Amino acid sequence: MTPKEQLEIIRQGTEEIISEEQLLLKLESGKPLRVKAGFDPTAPDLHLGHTVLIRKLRQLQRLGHKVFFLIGDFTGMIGDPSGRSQTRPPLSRNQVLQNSHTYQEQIFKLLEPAKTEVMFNSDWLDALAPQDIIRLCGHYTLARMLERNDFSQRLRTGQPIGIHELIYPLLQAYDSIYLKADMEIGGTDQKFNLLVGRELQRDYAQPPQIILTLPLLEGTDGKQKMSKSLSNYVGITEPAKVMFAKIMSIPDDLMLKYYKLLTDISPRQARELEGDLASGSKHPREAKAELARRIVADFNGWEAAKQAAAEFDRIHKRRELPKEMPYIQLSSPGGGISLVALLNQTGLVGSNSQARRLIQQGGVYLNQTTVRDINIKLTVGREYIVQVGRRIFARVRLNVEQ
RNA sequence: GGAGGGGUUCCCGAGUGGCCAAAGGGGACAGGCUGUAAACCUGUUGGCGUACGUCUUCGGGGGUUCGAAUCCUCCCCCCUCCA
Repeated sequence: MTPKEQLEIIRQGTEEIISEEQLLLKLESGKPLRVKAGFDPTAPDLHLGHTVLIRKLRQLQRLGHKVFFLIGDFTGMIGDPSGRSQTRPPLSRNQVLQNSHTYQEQIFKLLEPAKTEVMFNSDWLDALAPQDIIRLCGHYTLARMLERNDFSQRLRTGQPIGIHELIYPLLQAYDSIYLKADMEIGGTDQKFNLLVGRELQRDYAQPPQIILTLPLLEGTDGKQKMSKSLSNYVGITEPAKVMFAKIMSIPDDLMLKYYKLLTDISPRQARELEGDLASGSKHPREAKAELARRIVADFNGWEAAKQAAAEFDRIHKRRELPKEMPYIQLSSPGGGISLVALLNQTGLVGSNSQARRLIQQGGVYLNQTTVRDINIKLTVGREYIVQVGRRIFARVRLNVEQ
């Protein structure tokens, strides 16, 4: 593959590359690039938002480059100052190792272990003496540091900025120097830090790293950045069925972005799809189902993806019962039990009141028929199919209480 | 060290003695419409009781009062300004 062709592939889905000319030169040298990406030592629960970056790493890996998966266990003590995050308590060595294991389990669903080097920046940052750190700080100025958006903003609005926070970008830059990185990848919010790396490398007589930024991925709500705390995320360890359903629930407008960032379709295919959707020759639902299948298959294989798709159609399109549903046994006095009590006791619903409300709203189905009567009683010795809303199902067996 | 502002139900936020289980918004859930998409419309959103009702809830403790989220008091926590 020619360097130009490689560049074409690398460019897909990126927000910005600084600079493409330099990247091309590096590619033309024929040497594998040393590609670095840093990750927080906490939060080892990865979701699709993280995989945008990981997929880009995989792509580079497949092009023959060397990937450094850097766990920022030292810098994690500071916490990246972007946003309001505060200084975090340092994690124990054990915790860090444990988190890294969880990371590896997850990233190696995508990356090739043999071509990936997992590193911890405490390995070299711990060894820095105070004078080393001061020397490092001497390579940068306060004025330049305050150019960073969130710093200047916090300064202007009278919000505190810890001195240690100013050191964060410098340490991240030092990582690049230590690893002799040819390229560093991050989200758009990382741009400033990545650029500092470039400048410090120059000061340390190294060729500056190429910066590649990737757009942030919106979550299933289509509005905010995907994150666990906003519960709009799709976790990569979630069951295929859940993953599929979540992807189906994204707004249509987001589909193309997901295609570009989370699948391997070529720019040409993406353009075609866009055209087909616009002209109406491709039904959006079909396109989205295809997207969901592809993504699910990435983590669970094609067979699981196909099943998840079939299950989804069964429940949502044809409104049939799922193939498998939890089987619950419940004991009650011989006289039977009210549906309200059953819903509560089986845990299908949080409280009696909630059960009552749901029934009143027509959200509870018994043996596939909507229940309207709040007082309905169920007789002992039978089995019922209970459905709450569109997605909670259970087969409940009612036994006589001894 | 000094001055001031604040902690309310999942979140934001109104409420300054009874009409408050507590406005409004967000989110969530259910129903409608659909392609379970989004958007939109309707409803719900503390527990127990079918309901009139009742119990617990407004940072924590104590108190005033027939009655407190609202008043007093002590304590804890957060924020801003000055030094």
